[in-house]
Amino acid sequence: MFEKVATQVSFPKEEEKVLAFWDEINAFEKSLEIRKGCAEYVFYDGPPFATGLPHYGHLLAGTIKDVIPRYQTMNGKYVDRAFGWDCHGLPVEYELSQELGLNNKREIEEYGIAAYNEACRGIVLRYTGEWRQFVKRIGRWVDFENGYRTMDRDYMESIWWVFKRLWDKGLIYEGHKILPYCPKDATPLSNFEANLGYEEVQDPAITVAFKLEGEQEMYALAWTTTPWTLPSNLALTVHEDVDYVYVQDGHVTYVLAEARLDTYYPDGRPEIVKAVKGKDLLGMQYEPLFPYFENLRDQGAFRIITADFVTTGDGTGIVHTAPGFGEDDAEAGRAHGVPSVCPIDAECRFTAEVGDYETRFVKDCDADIVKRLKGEGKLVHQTTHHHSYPHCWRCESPLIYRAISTWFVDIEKIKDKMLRANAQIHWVPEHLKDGRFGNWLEGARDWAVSRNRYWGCPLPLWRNEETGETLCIGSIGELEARTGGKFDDIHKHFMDPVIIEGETGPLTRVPEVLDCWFESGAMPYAQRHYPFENKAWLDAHFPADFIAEGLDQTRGWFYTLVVLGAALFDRPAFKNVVVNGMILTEDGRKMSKRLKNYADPMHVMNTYGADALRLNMLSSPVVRGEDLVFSEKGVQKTMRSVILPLWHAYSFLVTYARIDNWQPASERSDHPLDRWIRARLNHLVRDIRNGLDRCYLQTAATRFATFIDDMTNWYIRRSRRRFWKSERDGDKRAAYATLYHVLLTTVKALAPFAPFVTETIYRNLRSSEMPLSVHLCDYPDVIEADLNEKLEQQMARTRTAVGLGRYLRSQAHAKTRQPLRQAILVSLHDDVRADLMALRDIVADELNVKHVEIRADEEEVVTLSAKANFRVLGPRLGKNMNAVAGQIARLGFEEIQSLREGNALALELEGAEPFALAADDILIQRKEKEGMAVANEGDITVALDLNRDEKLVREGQAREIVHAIQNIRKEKGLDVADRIRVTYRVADDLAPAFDQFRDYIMGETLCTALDRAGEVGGDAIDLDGHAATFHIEKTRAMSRFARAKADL
RNA sequence: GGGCCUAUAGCUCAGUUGGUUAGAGCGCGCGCCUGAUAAGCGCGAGGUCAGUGGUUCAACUCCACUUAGGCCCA
Repeated sequence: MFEKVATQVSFPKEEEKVLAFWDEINAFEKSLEIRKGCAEYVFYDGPPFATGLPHYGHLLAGTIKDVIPRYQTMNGKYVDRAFGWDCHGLPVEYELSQELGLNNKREIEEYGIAAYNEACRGIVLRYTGEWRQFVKRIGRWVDFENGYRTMDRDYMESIWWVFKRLWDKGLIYEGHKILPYCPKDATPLSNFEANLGYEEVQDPAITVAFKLEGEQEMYALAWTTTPWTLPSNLALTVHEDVDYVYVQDGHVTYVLAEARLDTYYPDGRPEIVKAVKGKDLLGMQYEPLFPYFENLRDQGAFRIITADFVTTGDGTGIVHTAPGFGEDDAEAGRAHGVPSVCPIDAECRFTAEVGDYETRFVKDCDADIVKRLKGEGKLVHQTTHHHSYPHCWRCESPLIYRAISTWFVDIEKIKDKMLRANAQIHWVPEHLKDGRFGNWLEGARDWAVSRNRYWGCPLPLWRNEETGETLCIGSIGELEARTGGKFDDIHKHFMDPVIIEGETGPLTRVPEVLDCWFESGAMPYAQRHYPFENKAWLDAHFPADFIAEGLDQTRGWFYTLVVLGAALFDRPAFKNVVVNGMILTEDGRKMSKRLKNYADPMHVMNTYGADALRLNMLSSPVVRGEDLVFSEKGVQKTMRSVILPLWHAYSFLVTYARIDNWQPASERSDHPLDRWIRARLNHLVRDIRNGLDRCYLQTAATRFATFIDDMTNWYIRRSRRRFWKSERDGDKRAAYATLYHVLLTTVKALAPFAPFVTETIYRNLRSSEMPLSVHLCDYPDVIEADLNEKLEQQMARTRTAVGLGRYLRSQAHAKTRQPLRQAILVSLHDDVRADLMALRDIVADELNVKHVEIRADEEEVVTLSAKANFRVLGPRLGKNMNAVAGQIARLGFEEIQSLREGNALALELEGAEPFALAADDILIQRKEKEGMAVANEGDITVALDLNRDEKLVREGQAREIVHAIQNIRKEKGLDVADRIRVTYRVADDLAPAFDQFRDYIMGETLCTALDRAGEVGGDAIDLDGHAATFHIEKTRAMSRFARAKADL
């Protein structure tokens, strides 16, 4: 306890020591141990991919995931924190494919799925070491040993169980999804992959005339950039509310959106025969452009349908719709009962269904199709369209959007449950609940959960392709029972060869694997192998009390947790969620690993410390979903404005405690400063607790800066002399006890936010009976008896008065060192005067005045004027408000006084009854009277008596002398307890100051001999216009303890 | 193209149910203070509250539209 605190501190170095200490005592494990059996606070950790290195986003989320559990632990809860790894999915496959030089699915299958999957397994965890290092360095406590991995057999078995539950509830179905597809690689790509390869291209853009049924020479015009999809056209789509017109063009009539007329008829509008809304066109039939699917007319094809995606930005406002080749097309088609065709093979060549072009690659048919339409007179316009179009990120072929067989979770059936679940979730920031997330839920479509990939959890479906018999397996045990086999691993390469004997014959596995979001969404159950183990465990651990991830998880993890929670248990999967925003670079751009446009997080932590980085992020709006423009300077600022001042306060206490050999003792103190800082402290604790209980981190973190400022720059500064006093009186003990208590409580309250520096300080302050680590302590409770808003207000008013006095001194160029006779504090309000009276000694000392007078007669120093109290008068006066405000502004002193004494004042109003004005209807404003040394702020006015007599002047000089000697001491590097001998040379005019204040000077500077001499070496110093030369030498070295003894 | 968020001093951010001098910190300039401090205190300069329109006696605040940025989706 109270080991010497080095004057120079390196926070990163201290943090390394703390990390070693935590390892040494197993601090994290201990923090869990001491809460064993307590109520649990349930936390779920969202699993990251370990195929990349962690960046600021991870550090930010990790910090949030650390603060709340640390707080709840100190608050007496047991908070299990298991880390998770997302092991499956495309990111892993890409990385591996690149390393192995495998360019498409064919090459992967040639390489061998077993070898491929095992290689994926081999690289999944390659960066876990780096991850652990980062997580550790930022100070996050989390259990890596008992973490979960989505590729583990137990985890995957739980996923099967989840899938089977959905299957049994009838929530799984097979359907088609329009996906980007690479014709060369013969593989569907994810939307993410499609986004990798957008390029500018030129495509033919043609406008085609569709002949309307039962009309003479009347055509609907539709526009497309993919002529090869026209043989698959099954509908035309318009927007309900868009205006469409029939125009006469020669002998034919065309239908198109009115907004597109100018584009199609730039030289003048044709005659408009008829104008209608889109909804009036609904249901009209047209003749198929090609004969291939004419038979589908009976099934609802070749009609005009409506959908919201239709715009008039380009084309004709009537959209050619081929439900097999476009997401919007498929959706609109489904909604209106239009069938779907996809007459192309795996390499995107037309099948026999489109006989004229059979076996030809679809894109190569564009020209022929255009030519044919032209020949048939169905082509009315042809141009080239420049646009950005996705290409395969490997082979650069233009992608083709086409229907792919896919397994879905039927969201429509459980949407009500999902919305009910969301209603029970507390979102930070709040707006996400009904905004982004709520809207997403409302409009959620069925969830495509299968992927045509390899490294993932296989769909547990076996099927007889002939009969359609399909079996869903819900556990490994079930699979083993049905096959007689034994399965230690259920990855795709082990499952594909498994044949199950079904009722209608052998069943073979459906080849797809699950979307890795399905796996992470199943985390609440799968992390503990539920329900195969830990059946009772889930009751106590679902839903989570708290989760935290980035805004990008709205459609990711947050969503899948809610879907599965609602589907399985009709409950939300989490109660509180903190959503963090994105971290941007200093110039407001996205951080990019490739561009290296940001400082390495390790470098930042090793320069300013992890505490500074944590607090910097936590005190930003980024912890409630807004962006953070990150700068290294910001971290430095946090270090300097919070951590460093805290350190200095601590260092101050330890320095003097050592000198005085003070031992911790709890002592109630009645000293106003002590009571004040305790009031501030408990106010702080109350605010922080309120914030953390609701997961509001930002307000919580910023409160510390204000408090620490109060502590160092007012409490300690004002109390300094109480620590210096040589006597060991009660006041000194009270000051020590208070500062000790305040610091100890502060570090406990701050510990979840800045776990390192608080630990360092705590360890040097703790007595042997206290817990070993600050993180093993209880979180401070609010001591109601210490709360004192009245005293806080008194101090606030006192500080205002001091501020005004300092301002007056600076105006008059009267240094604070120069004592003045008196300060006059004026306020009309009794309670303000009482507050100032209570702490007048502080004002006297801060302003260095001999006397403080408090008066009520403010009209002597300020001019009063009145201003309308708009808040009160506005609702009553309405339109007459401005007229009354003008009259109030012109009120004179007498009228204001009369109002203040309770008399009403009748104001004449034009065209209305006179208005009776009362005291509460006005606000008093004050202005300093001209020519007086007076300053006003609100209802406090301060005047300073600047006249000085000779005694005051001498005293001021004496203080200058002390100041000069102290500076020399400091320059010479003397210890605060060293005794000195001083020889000085001055002119006669300054000599009386030395003589009259000899004891004062010697006492202040620990000077044992003070002698005037004729000659003194060294440079002369300017003392407020007087020259003086000092020679100072140390008399003898004294240890601090020796000094303490000597003082006794 | 759609949804959500953001826009306030040079920078980072506050700003209560709408109420009339829009605040703080940092930075800058001047002055002061300092025997814990890498500090601190006082003052000053610095704002068309992104723009336009509307509601209202009164709009940074409420509504509509526009612009710019971000995230997600298409």
